[in-house]
Amino acid sequence: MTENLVIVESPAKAKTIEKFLGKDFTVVSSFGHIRDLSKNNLGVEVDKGFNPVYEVPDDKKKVVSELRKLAGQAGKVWIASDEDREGEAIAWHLISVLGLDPSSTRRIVFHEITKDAITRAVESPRQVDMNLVNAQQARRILDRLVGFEISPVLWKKVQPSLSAGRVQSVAVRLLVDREREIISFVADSAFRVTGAFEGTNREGAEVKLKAECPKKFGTEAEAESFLQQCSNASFAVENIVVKPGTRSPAPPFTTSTLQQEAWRKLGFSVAQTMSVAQKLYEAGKITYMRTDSTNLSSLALNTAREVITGEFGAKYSRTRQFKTHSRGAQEAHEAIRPTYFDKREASGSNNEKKLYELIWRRAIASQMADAEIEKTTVTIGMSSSPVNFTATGEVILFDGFLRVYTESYDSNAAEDEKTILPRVDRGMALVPSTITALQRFTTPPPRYTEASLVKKLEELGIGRPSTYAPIISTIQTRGYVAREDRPGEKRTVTQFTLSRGKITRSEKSEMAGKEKSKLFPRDIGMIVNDFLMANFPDIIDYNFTAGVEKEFDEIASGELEWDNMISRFYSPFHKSVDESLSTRARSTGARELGTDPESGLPVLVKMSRYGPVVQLGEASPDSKPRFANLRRDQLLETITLEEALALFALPRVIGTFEDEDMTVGIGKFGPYVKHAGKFYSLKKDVDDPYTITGERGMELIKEKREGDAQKIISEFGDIRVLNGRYGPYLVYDGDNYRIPKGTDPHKLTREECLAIIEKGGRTKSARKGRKK
DNA sequence: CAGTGAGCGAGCTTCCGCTTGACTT
Repeated sequence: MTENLVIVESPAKAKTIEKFLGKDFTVVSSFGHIRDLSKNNLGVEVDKGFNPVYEVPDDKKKVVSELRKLAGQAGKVWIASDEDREGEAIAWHLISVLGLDPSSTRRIVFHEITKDAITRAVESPRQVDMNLVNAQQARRILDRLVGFEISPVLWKKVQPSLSAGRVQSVAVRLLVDREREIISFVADSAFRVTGAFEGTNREGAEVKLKAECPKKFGTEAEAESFLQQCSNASFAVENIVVKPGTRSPAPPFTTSTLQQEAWRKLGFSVAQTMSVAQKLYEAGKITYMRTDSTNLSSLALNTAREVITGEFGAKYSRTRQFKTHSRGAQEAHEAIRPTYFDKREASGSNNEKKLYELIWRRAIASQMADAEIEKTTVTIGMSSSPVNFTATGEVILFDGFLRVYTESYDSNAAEDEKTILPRVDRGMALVPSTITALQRFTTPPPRYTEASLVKKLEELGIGRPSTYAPIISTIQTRGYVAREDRPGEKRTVTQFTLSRGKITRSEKSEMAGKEKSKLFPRDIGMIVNDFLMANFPDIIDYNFTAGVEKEFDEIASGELEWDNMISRFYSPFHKSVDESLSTRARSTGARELGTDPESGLPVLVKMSRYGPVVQLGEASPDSKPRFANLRRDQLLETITLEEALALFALPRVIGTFEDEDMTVGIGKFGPYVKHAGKFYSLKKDVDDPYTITGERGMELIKEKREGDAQKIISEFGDIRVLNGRYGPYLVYDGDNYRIPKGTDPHKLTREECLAIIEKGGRTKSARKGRKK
């Protein structure tokens, strides 16, 4: 039918390209890889020179048969998969699966999606680069060998269904290592001295400025004695330094930086960012969202310049091309940018609008002029001590790209106020209105967020733009890590205040260690990590990927044979697999904490089949040990004997009500009171299961009963009219139904209810709940 | 929806990277 068949990876790309190529070309998509190692076994014939056994997966059969049909009808076939290792392999698999002639099939690559670039690509076809394909095969085979040989060891030695891999195991290690740094961290404190000063400048104006003492004071005594010195001192401006400077915009987004900024600025999870970006891409609003390149096409540079000049003036425009710096970058695509810079807003959902605007701002800012700033540092000397105070201020002389975009950071560095200092003169006398010395604790290294973990992985060259979100999801579904909040702990800080010649000491409390949406390693993650550290230290070395990537590059350039590389890797690796199977005992993370002073029984914590437990006593023919689950915020590694024993305090009976016991415990869904076979949840942040009284238990039961009574509006046998969170609704046969607007639910009859049910209109939650 | 925690052994689990729907959960 068609004269020319062009195959690309993405269907959205196919649509765009077809527009440029005209009638004689049909452009279709392979939807990524079409073939992979067979799924139900190793997929690599180790004893036959590591021969890969490829299969077309079930969900790709349709695409393949469609492509085969089209290729058979076409005069010429052009393969325009991406210009990287994976893209080259896709081209090779296509040739082999579709039964194409390698010498007449044309391999082309598009450097940007413009008519010019596409025409140029069509004019210079080449053949598939087998060295590059072999580099991909080596990558694929290595990942399969690592994943499919180590995971079964974990099933035998730790727990079923666990997994290990070149990427995920290092991701977990990063979190475990960081957690241990936090565990062993001992907070130190020092006093930070700040002063509020007043004076009159040469122009006779009253000025106020805040300054900080660069010297920190380790103890209360030192801090207090310094304030004493201050109270007897005179202060004067000793020096004023004005330094001009510039700030440059960040490069346009890659997948990783988009995920980071969407988290920091919009609070999107990594997966959410990708799914919103996918929508924008499919709608043609942004370029491809899985990329490691900061490159912009010449077309993009030109249109960005036009938009900036038009909107802000030529002074604000500065065309830049950014070098991609991330390790292992393959740069098959452009940076993430708006397809059309002159589209200021995107239609669609709120999240799509927000993400689009972020992408627009970042890309536009990257093509804007530097900001010019002036940083002023005022040094204030004191007569009674060589110690100084300094005040810093910043003035933006020309906003440049800042007009559009400011990058966010994870650390608290942003707390430093960027203030404008008042006019002061050298030698000018200053009087402190107050000087305070506030105790400040050092903080442990921060826990990772999803986005900061992606950033770290990218720095190590581990994982690819298309896999960042899946990795984050895998390590959570395996239970290795969990995204959680922690309330933190109160601690007391001391403060000295010097005011009107008098020093007062006061204490205030602050929250330490509060966490929001951070990744916490769980016990099973730590146990698996330790097992891998002991048995496969090379694989989870932070530089393992960088090392093998170097070899893949050598294969790609023809300097190294792929099977030699794999063979050299495999022999010692497989030996470690065998050794770990034969010599290692099961890993349970068991720790003996001591003996229970009350019963004299040994106390042990370990990973059980259903999660981490504390065990009191040992199993023997005539005695069964007692068990209690650890709380979510406890770790096998850090729990103390006292904390472990306290877990046995539940479940406990707190009294009787209507001749039945009220029992308090902590279940899957949190703390509860159990009474007459029914469960009543304790109020979060109000009730404590360890101290709750019988009286409060009765209150909770009565409250719930009252709520339930209000919940039921009317009942007609198997049909019930209920009051829900979103208003009244009908329940029948396990399904929920909306009540039409304007209907008084209290006046509904059975017949009217049946009519509503027959009309359908089940709610989403009903369908959801039905499966369970 | 608020439990379980032994041991045996059936049969299952698992990797990374490329790309979207399918499926209603």
